[in-house]
Amino acid sequence: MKTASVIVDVAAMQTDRPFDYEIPDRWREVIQPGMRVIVPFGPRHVQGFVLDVKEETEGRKLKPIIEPMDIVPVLNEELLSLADWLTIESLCFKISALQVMLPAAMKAKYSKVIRKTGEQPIHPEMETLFNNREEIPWEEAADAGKLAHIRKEVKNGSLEVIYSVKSKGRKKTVRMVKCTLSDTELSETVEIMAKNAVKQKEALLFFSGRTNQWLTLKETGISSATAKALIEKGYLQEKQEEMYRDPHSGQDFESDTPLVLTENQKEAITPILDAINEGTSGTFLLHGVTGSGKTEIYLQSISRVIEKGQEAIVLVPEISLTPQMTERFKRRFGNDVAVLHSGLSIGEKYDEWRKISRNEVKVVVGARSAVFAPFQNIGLIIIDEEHETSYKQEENPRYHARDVAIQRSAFYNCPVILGSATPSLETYARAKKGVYTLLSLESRVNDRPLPAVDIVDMREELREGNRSMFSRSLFDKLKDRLEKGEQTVLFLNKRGYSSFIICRDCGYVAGCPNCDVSMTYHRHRHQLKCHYCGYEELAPSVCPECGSEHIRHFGTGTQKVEEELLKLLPQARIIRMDVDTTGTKGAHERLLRKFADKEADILLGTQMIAKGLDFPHITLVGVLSADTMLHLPDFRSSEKTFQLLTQVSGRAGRHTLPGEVVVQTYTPEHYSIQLAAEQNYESFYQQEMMMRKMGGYPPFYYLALITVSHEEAVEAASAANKIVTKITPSLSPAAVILGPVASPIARINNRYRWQCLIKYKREPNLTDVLKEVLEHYSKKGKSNGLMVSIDIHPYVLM
DNA sequence: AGCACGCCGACT
DNA sequence: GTCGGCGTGCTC
Repeated sequence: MKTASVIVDVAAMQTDRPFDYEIPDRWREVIQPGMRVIVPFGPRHVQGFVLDVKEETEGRKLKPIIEPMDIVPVLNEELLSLADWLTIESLCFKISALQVMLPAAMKAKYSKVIRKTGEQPIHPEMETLFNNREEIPWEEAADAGKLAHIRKEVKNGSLEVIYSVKSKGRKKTVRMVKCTLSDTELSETVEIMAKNAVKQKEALLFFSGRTNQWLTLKETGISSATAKALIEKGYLQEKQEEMYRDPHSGQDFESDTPLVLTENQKEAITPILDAINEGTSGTFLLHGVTGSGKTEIYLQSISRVIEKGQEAIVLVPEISLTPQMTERFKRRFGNDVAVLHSGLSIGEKYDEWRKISRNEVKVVVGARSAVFAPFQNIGLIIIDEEHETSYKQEENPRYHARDVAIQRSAFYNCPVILGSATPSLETYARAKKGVYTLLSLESRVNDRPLPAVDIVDMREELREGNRSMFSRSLFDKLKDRLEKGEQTVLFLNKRGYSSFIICRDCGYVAGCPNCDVSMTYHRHRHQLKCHYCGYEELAPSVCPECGSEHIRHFGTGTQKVEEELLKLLPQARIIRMDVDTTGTKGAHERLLRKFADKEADILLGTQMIAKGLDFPHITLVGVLSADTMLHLPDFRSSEKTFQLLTQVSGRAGRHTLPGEVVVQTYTPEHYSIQLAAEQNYESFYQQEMMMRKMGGYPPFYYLALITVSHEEAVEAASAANKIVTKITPSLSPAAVILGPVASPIARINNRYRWQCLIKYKREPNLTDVLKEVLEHYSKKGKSNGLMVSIDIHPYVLM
């Protein structure tokens, strides 16, 4: 008997292992590892992934596979073994590792219906529920509160429950027709057709000269009613043809040709091309300031890979995955490029994924999950803006795209390029140690000077009586740009895009009733919303604590900046970009387009405007509050501040006009601000490494974060304590365990959270020990209401 | 995760 | 005496 071992789509500790199934004879030659199948699992049907196919000798009685969901495997051997690796590295369930590699369209959609068997009469009460139908959806019975009745009827055999499994997304098809007659037959047929069949005759005549050719119904211009009649008469044949949805329909990309590289670029690209040619794995850090021409190096490296008959993956942060950016790849590589980003519909992503899987494209440009692109012969993986934290997934499987890229490159013996102007400390340290190869692009293409940076001490401004959010320096420069007709970008370095609500009399802050966080205020609907649990309520107009009417939204949101700006400079045309103004699809693009077309003088926004903007008329960049994120309880806050300020400064003067940058701050002496102004990465690196060494943080130590949650604070705390006691003896004395302490966000969704942080250098046992912890608490904790989550190499410590 | 089974309290 | 609450254990 041929059998398959299958991972079922049930994410739980107890089901996190393969289950064996019989392969029915009709699928003997079809079912292969890497395919999705539908299998019976207990009383229901679920999706599963075939890991292995084998010939079984011992005569176990196994349930047979119900049917395959794919004709060809959706995961190749490399991806299957990558899933093994990911499962171990990130401590996730195998099923999560498999699912993350596929587009959402391929996730299973489950439904249940209750059907009459017809063998026995059913209870009159049931008849009313069925209301003359043969089957009804499960939900309908559940809503009617009849599940207990149903169960009884199922037992005595008068009803049955049918479980169905489908893929979420579907292939898009188009109806095609062809005329089966020869040209002579065609004209004869038209002769003998009824006089009143005008449309049908017209339709047939359309085919003269092109019979036996498949054409889409649309191309023929025939109505579906006419087509139906002709098909019935046997003159036409029809079929459904699979087609791709085209997110770029109607767009033409002018092709471009490789640029001539500068000496600097040539030096940097040579080792990469050598690695590609020789087929050796290895990680390169391409360190170059904005405007130093990293992208051209990517493009030419990819060209080499394509010439060699291999494929390339390019990862970019979601936020900079703009058409502006992807166009560059489309222009160079034309139809060989697939693009994967969150703006695509589920169906569009599915189509792009299939193009990759079928090798119809050579290059994929996409965000984090594109690192799993199902190519068969990868020649290069590029991660642009390597330092971006969005490469780390914050839900299971908690993977970092950089680690996955390096793992895949080892399989394919191909290089990885990490590109950044401000590499993460971890990466730069590895490059210095020689683990990665450091390639530096020292100069900007065309040797354009870096913009002059003016750091303004806002404490000084206040002392001298300027209480506005604009320093005199920034304000003067703003006015000057307005007069000259040049453009300005104002950057609000702040995470809370919307503000919170505070009472000016008693200091009450509107917090979420379920979580220990303040809720954010959404002006358009006058609502308060919790970003952790989704709770919403109407914003109060009087303080619920003291009854004061002086309760209002507070915090310098972009809206507030805009208001003040309009007061001071009423003639300024402002585009505001934040969550409120970019909510609708394509709004982001539209606003940027407007700014590019010089329909506005000032672009005001948050994080989202820091990347990829490249407009010739920007000559001033203002950072309103450079240090807001510096004071977050996060050991990476200096690094993030430095990266952001460096990034933002790079926006000014990228073209012929010289640029200026004004950075407003309350801590002008801080090294991350000073060194960002100088664009001095090397010194920042030295300084920050010292801080990390003192604090015992990466890259000197690795981190693992354990978070325990429970409805009762005491339970969470005691479990966290027990976990620490349990793991301490299993680790070497060099490991440091911090905590347990209450999490910085002590409660989410009415669950209290405690955490402990493990700092370690070399702990070969660690994942095993942590896995034991998870197993232990999944058994015992379930009845107890306890939840344990573990994040290896965390980026969010809250 | 579901889903069934099974064992105890509150009702006709 | 039954209905239905949710603790327990299993799913090839």
